[in-house]
Amino acid sequence: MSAPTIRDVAERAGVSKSLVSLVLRGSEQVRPEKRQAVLAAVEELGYRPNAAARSLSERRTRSVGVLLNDLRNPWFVELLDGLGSRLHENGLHMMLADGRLNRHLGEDLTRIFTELRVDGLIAVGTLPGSEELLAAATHIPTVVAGAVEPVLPHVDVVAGDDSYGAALATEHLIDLGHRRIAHIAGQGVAGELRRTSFERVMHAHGLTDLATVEQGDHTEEGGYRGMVRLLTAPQRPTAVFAFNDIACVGALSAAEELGLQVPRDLSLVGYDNTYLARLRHLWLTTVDNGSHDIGRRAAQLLVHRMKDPRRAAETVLSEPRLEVRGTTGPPPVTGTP
Amino acid sequence: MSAPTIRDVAERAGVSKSLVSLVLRGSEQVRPEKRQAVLAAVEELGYRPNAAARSLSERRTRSVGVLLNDLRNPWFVELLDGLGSRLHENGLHMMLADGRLNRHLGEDLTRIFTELRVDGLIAVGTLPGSEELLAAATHIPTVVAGAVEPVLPHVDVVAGDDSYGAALATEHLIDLGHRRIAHIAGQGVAGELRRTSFERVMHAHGLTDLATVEQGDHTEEGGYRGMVRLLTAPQRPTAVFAFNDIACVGALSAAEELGLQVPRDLSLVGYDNTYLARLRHLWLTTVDNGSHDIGRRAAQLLVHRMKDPRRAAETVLSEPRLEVRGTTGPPPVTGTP
DNA sequence: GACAGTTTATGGACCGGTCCAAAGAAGGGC
DNA sequence: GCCCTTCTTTGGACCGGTCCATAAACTGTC
Repeated sequence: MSAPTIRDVAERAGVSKSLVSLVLRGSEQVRPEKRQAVLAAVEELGYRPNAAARSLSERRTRSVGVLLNDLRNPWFVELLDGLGSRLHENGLHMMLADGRLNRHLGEDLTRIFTELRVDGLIAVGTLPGSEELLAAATHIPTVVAGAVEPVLPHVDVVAGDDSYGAALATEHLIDLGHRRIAHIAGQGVAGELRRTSFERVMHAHGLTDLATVEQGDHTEEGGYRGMVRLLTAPQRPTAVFAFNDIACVGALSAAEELGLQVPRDLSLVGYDNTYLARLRHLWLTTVDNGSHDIGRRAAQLLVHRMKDPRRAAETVLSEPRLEVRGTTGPPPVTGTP
Repeated sequence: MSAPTIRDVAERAGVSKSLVSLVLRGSEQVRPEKRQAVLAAVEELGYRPNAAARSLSERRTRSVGVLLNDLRNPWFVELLDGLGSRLHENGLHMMLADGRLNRHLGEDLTRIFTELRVDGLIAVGTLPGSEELLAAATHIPTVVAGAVEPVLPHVDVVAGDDSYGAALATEHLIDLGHRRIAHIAGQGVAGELRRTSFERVMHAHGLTDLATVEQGDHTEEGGYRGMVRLLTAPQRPTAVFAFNDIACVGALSAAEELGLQVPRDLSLVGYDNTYLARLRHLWLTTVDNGSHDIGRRAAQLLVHRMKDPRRAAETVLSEPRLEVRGTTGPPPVTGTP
């Protein structure tokens, strides 16, 4: 009644279990007729190897744990796509664990992965409470993808080049003729990098005095509120660069609620090129940081690190690209002082 | 150098490995001082049980496989949330596999789960090519969540009540005074159910002749095109009920591009109450089918079925709720014939 | 036909846990 | 002090694979 084992297959094929094991692992050292017999027996019995037994014996699981923050963020999903395909090319499986989905359950994801004995770990985005992750990273090959935060001795990092991306966005606005430009900032290291880069570019163009920064967060609400503050201030900006697409959508709503038309009265740039930005009805100009590519590179780095765990940590920055859509245009003629 | 095993712990604590096993599984039959000794040894060595060894021996994995179509769809993620929390309460882990992320890799997810020997299977949404799933469902306790499609002898189904939800949407529009109402239909059984229900309600109000159905799909593009066709036809509807939120956003774009203002000139209703619908800038009136709840119930059914695999299959329909937001209102006065 | 060399097949130890029958220790009654 | 019962603890078989040293079966040579 219970699932057939390799011994059942062996008996059926009239060979030893070792031979079955050889065949199943694709050895060339097996006489063709025996191979056929084994494969036939496998087929007849509907045999499926037991992954637990295999990994116990092989002392590896051929799977990597992926820790992430929030599956609701489409950006992560895009990254997962690239990650998964490259891992698969290397015969590895991906086990997902969403911190946000599980955190409130008091489940410790890193611990689960430790017990599962994953062969590698990928941390996607900034993970809160990562002491456990740090501990795990000393035993398990680990790569951080999409965040620059925790830099450990043997942990590689792949991320978008936030400074460059923010510069792209800011320069796009300046090129269009905007001078009074605001930034709705995000949190964490990425938020910091983008904000700093925005300020640097503004400064380089002699626009320091016309640059404003509003603190927001990664949510629509944050973008909305930031925008309301910007637009109710005495000197309105003619363009706003938001930390990410979601915040940008919030900003867009605020602008329209206050009677401004985008991009006629106000230009907006988002970040991430999520599918939100691609919705016709939003059609945000945004910065594409190549999440798919980041995912693939992260997988590649992990594969390298699994082969040689002591290699020096590498930091790879993926080059972002500006995606111009419908929310940016020249400043209103009357708007320039 | 390699991870400590239960025998290392036993040696350190000066007891047998069996005793360690007892302590670790929380047995009451252990004298307190021995328990302390074991726990101390565990702590000192940083011992973590090996999940593979445990499941090999216990002949179960305490994990369930979750098959889904597309993580990009926020609806699924919401459902996962409910699913995960209830599974966790029952000491089960969730292993995610996204069909869309993996399908093109030629990886057979059901097969992976079979090799992993998951204790249960949850299929979320309509899965293409499910012969493998059907085969697995005969061995492994299985529940289908969020789709009514594959009804097998021992497979439970939890889904939103699409007929009821579509009726809610349609009646809402009728109550507002609309008469000429269109539906942008989706594919699959859910699409069918919503369309039929729309037609039934229209018929019940004597509006059969004023009901139009445009075939769309689950994408923004589909909604957009459907809407363009509707609005370029001789008799424009004053209200449109779209298969889901994404299609609704597409429809919204089309309407505005053609110069109609929503909801002044045209009312729109979506379906799913995804976070898209909640974006201030879209603020769609939509039908909430309680995905979180569906997830929880699916988990509950699975737990029951795992205890008693031969119980009769159950079908649970979750009751949807209308969420009125900004895209519906009374028909334009001049619009009524 | 015996021998060496090569290819192919096998038995058994091992991975790290759980489980169970049985041994050992402690407590109670007479 | 001895026997019986109950509570703790233990050794060893087992889960289902992999791996390796060794055995068996061929091949070819002289």
